[in-house]
Amino acid sequence: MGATKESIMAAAMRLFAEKGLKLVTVREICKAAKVNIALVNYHFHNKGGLYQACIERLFHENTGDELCRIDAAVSDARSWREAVRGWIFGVSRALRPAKGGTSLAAGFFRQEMVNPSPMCDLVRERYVIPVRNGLLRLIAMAVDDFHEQRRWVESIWSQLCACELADASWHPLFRPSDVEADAWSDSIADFVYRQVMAGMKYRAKRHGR
Amino acid sequence: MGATKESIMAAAMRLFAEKGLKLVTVREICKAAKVNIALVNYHFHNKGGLYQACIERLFHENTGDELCRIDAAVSDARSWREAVRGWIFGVSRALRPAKGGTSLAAGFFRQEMVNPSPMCDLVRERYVIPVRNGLLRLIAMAVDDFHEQRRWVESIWSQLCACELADASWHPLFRPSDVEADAWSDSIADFVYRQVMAGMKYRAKRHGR
DNA sequence: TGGTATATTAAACGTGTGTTTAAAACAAGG
DNA sequence: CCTTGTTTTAAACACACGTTTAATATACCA
Repeated sequence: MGATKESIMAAAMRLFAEKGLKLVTVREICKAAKVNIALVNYHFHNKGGLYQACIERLFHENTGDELCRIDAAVSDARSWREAVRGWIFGVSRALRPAKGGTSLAAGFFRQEMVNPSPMCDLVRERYVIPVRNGLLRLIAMAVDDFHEQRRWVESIWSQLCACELADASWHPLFRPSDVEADAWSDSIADFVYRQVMAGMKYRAKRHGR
Repeated sequence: MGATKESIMAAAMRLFAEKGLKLVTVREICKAAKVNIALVNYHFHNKGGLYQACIERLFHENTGDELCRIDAAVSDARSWREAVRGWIFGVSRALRPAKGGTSLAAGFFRQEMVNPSPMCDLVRERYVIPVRNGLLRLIAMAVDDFHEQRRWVESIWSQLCACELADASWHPLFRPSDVEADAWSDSIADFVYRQVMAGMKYRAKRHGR
């Protein structure tokens, strides 16, 4: 892919993840990419096309890998407990910022949650629903009642997403100042895992794979 | 308050809660309020002034009451368990839409969480932090370790907020279609309550009032 | 009733938006 | 070298934004 096209996408990914489709301007993107304003329309047809390209890259290249890694962790697990733990930590890590920065996937997801764009359905169908269904299948091995299954999925999901789905200015409120962000996310994930195990009372049978 | 000023605020509250400060236009508000465009600036100085007026009304008139009701439920509780239950259901109900519509408080909160406005600090200090501190005090009665307290607060808070903080288009994913929204929220709140009780192993002593 | 402050109106202002245009710069092959 | 196709540029387009203006309508009291 051309160098300018690439630098436009890089700038756009960062800005869209931070502010969402509508609150980012084409001029802002081009300024960050050090590129002429007309090039967005030349390379991506229009602003929406650039956003769509960002979403697709995010899933096919980045988040797709994360998704597979979660599936792998669940499949390779030698017990139900290990599978649940794999799912929880997989999702938690996928939502986390890479290194002192901010997570692109979490940023897009956050914006689509609150102010959905035309791409929102694609995010739901191709990313959110498959990941959540993976957990639902696991929970269904230990819980019979369907509503109870749904409650567990909601419980786990919401606890893992909550902090990462808020703007950075909220983080001081959500996590202690004397703990590294990464360590805190791990401790949350572990907390959720123990919560599930306590709630289930280890009633699930070991399941082969 | 004048009739037109009132109708402007009513329309603005609804729209701001739905789309946030920046994505709502003055023309849009005035059209919904059936009022001339210039009147927003006449009555509220500018768009930001109108937004501020909405935030202040939301807290002083609506949410202030909800806040007091939560405090009352906690204070009147005859046991720690009852206090925790009162807090959980109080917050859950405060975030819920009134009647087939959408919750104004949850809408503003959602928008401020993802795309903070200049009013965000006020929302945090005057509403979010006091409510959360109420829970933190309760948890501290049963848990010694400070980080463990924080994890519990996060756990409870995130589960109660999660569904209400997403755009309506996400709701079908988050709650079963064969259950009333209100009943589902109640069952979530009860689920969270039982989760806390199981996790605490009822170790908290009864606390007088 | 007349006068004054308040409330409302239509129209315009300046600015920023996404997008288009037509010309220029560039790359590569015959 | 010239030609052909692609990429980049500066400038402008039409439109929507928040806000202002100056004129008009309304309310209220002396």
